[in-house]
Amino acid sequence: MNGRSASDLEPVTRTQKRVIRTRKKLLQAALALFSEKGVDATTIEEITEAADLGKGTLYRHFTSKDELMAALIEDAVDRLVVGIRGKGEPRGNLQETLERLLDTHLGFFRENRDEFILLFQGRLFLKLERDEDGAIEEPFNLYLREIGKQIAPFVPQPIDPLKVRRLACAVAGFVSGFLSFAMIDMAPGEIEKSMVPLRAAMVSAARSFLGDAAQRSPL
Amino acid sequence: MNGRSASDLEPVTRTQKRVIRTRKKLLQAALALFSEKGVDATTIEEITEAADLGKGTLYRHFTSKDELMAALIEDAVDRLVVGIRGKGEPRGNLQETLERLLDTHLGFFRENRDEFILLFQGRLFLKLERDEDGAIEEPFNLYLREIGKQIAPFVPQPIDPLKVRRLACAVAGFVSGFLSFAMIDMAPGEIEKSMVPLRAAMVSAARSFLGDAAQRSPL
Amino acid sequence: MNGRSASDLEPVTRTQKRVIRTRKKLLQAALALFSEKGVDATTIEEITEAADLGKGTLYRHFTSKDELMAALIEDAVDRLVVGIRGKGEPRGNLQETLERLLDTHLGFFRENRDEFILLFQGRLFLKLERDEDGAIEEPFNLYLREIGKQIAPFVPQPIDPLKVRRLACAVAGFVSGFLSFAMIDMAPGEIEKSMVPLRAAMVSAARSFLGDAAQRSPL
Amino acid sequence: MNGRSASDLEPVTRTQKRVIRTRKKLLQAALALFSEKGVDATTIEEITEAADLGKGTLYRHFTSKDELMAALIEDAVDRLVVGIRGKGEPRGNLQETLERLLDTHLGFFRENRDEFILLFQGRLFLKLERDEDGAIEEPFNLYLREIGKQIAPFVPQPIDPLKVRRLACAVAGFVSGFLSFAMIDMAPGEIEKSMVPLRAAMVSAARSFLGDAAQRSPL
DNA sequence: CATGAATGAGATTTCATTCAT
DNA sequence: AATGAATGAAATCTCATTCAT
Repeated sequence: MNGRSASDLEPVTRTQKRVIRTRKKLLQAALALFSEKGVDATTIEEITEAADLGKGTLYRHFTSKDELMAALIEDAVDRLVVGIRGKGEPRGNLQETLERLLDTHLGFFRENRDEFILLFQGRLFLKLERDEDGAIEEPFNLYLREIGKQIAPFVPQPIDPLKVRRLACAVAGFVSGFLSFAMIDMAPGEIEKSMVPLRAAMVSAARSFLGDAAQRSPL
Repeated sequence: MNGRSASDLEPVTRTQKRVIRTRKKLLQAALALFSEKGVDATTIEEITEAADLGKGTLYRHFTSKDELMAALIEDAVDRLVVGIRGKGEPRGNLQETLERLLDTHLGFFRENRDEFILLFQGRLFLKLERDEDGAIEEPFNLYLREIGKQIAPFVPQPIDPLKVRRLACAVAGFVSGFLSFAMIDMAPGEIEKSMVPLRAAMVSAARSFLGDAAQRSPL
Repeated sequence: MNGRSASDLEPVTRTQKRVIRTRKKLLQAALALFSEKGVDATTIEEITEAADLGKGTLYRHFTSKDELMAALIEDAVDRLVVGIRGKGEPRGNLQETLERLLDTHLGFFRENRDEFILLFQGRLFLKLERDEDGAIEEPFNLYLREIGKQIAPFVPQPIDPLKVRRLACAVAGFVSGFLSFAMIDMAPGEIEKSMVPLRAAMVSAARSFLGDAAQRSPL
Repeated sequence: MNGRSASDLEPVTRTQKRVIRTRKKLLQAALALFSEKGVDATTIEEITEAADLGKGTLYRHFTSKDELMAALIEDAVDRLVVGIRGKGEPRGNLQETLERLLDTHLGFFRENRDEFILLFQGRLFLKLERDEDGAIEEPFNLYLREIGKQIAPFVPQPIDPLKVRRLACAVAGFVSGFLSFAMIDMAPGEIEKSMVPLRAAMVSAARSFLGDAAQRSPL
């Protein structure tokens, strides 16, 4: 009846666009502040102030500060998962897969320092075993499933979900450590150079952990 | 006026002992809760409740929640520094010193998981550059000075304080990463095994960073 | 430009009709919710939601929530007054007038339960003496005047306005009591049966209160 | 061990007494304001202001405004129930029992006008059928049980709980009506006089409703 | 010294109202 | 005329801190 045809799913009126923009402003402001001073230490007012919006506006988009944080985490994890999933690259072997996994994580968090701090502050990854907070579980499970899919071709099926969890934890730990390390502003060249042996050691440990038969490949 | 006479130097009266015991109970309760749910999310009441004391009692021992946290951090850092300082061991070379540094950190934080979380949550180490919070600065500088003293014999003097800072940061990152990694309950044997190459890689990077002349030693 | 020509006196255009319909939808929704959960506990959004309209629309028809409530009360009182005024019936005597008064009230509120609750919740009638809220005063005075007119022929003039007020209050109390009583779903027959002596007692008390000379008439 | 013996149940220290006094001050202030301007229109600050206490103090005694209101209702109902239960008076017959019931209610609410308004405003009695609000249910059921006990000897057992409910509702309606009626400040003598026939009519209706066999006693 | 009732600053949250579309 | 996103004043509620006992 109207001119729109294929775009009915995204009826981007002016208002719609403003809503999206507002929501994004809130998320951005919150992310910056959360990673800067911590979730608890950040007040709603600071967020809306930073977003140049009224205090009440936040509550039109999120029911609470917690939900706002959950949205940030979900968003970060989603993008991380997309990165991990990659572009349907050739499979290679477990070693290459693990290397790609580490590189993806490092790359993602290097580009997204705030998300890195947010996830580690909320300690998504340290909470690997606990599994309490409802709002965070879902994105995290999505993440675990993706890791599982990546290594599936190279390990005997079915994989113990616990093993995936632990691998994820190890990867997270590696990234955390390495980024803290690199956060000291070492020259980029140095970073790469120091990364190579660390990554190699890490991959080797992970392969061993996963019981890779092809382990005996030359170090 | 009172009965104490010669023992004034160590006036361990009944009351004195109780004071010490009370203080310890508070510190323990606070440490456990802070590392469990975060400093901000922990209320004074929860702490005194856990310590089985009245709320007001906390304020007889610490002037504020912040001071309580500072006391915990100071205590943790003090013990860590004692560990680093060691028992007057033979000096050896930079490589050995760095290895000992890493081992000490790993050992300390493996034994003191709560302190680990507390320091990283308050992000003592991530704050390496920032240097804001007054209460935390002092113990941290103590720590940096100790690191500096350890490596002093092997690097050209005077050392750039920034370099020490960065080394500390790298060590912290390594520990953080490795502990997260080991936090997954890998068999102790596995842990040691996987640690060896990671540590080697780390030491190598650090030596390079510090400009160790003896760098060309076999990898 | 538009089709309207001769009918400007009753310009019931499409738009006009919609306006009226919209206003009615809002009033109905508000009445139901106000009587269901109380005026204060009802939000503008709930009302417009129930009316299947946008939130802003309410403000095109009423300048505020208070005005909306006042409109409801005014409307209810107007209809009640119309009922009281009756259809120019023969005057009879005070007893008959009072009986008619009670019957009219009972009938009206039996048919309009929501209005009953609204008026008693806002405690229009309990506020008989207070006389604060500006928006409500006017319809209430209209009501009092009508009561006064009804009994005027049978009491010495001028009537003390306070007496009218009190009579109104008594009538309201009677209705309130009787409706609560009848709210328990007694069979209609029972209700009528139990009403008769209560009403008689009430009328008798009221006549006495108004100093009806003809009081001694057979009960 | 200490001097207290029988009074261990009420260890009324100075502090304890203050707590009780504070709680009472809050309840009194709240009751007055709730009945004056309605529960919703009364703010926490107004209550604590009126009680001459800090805002936070209220929350040491009640977890929320709702709980405060529930406490008031419970208290009121408790006292009403005590009144109804009476002092183990001779049983008499149903008529006398009902008369006593009405008199007790009237007396109680005449003495406790604020409670009257509170209960009718929160519409405890109008909610007879609904049975929603958890916090209010319990005191209300206590009340119903007491009514049931009072009439038990005179009606065939077991009584339909619904019948008790309806009787309670009728009583409440009667009281509500009569008090509104008496609220107009009729001379006390007038009130008694006008009450007699109303009460008689009411009792008669109730007896009929309860199916009293001895109904045919002279009106 | 130990206590916990009281406090009030400041945080979160609600919602009547405005206004650009 | 209708809409609903945005607003901020005002409410509720939390909790570190004080202080009388």
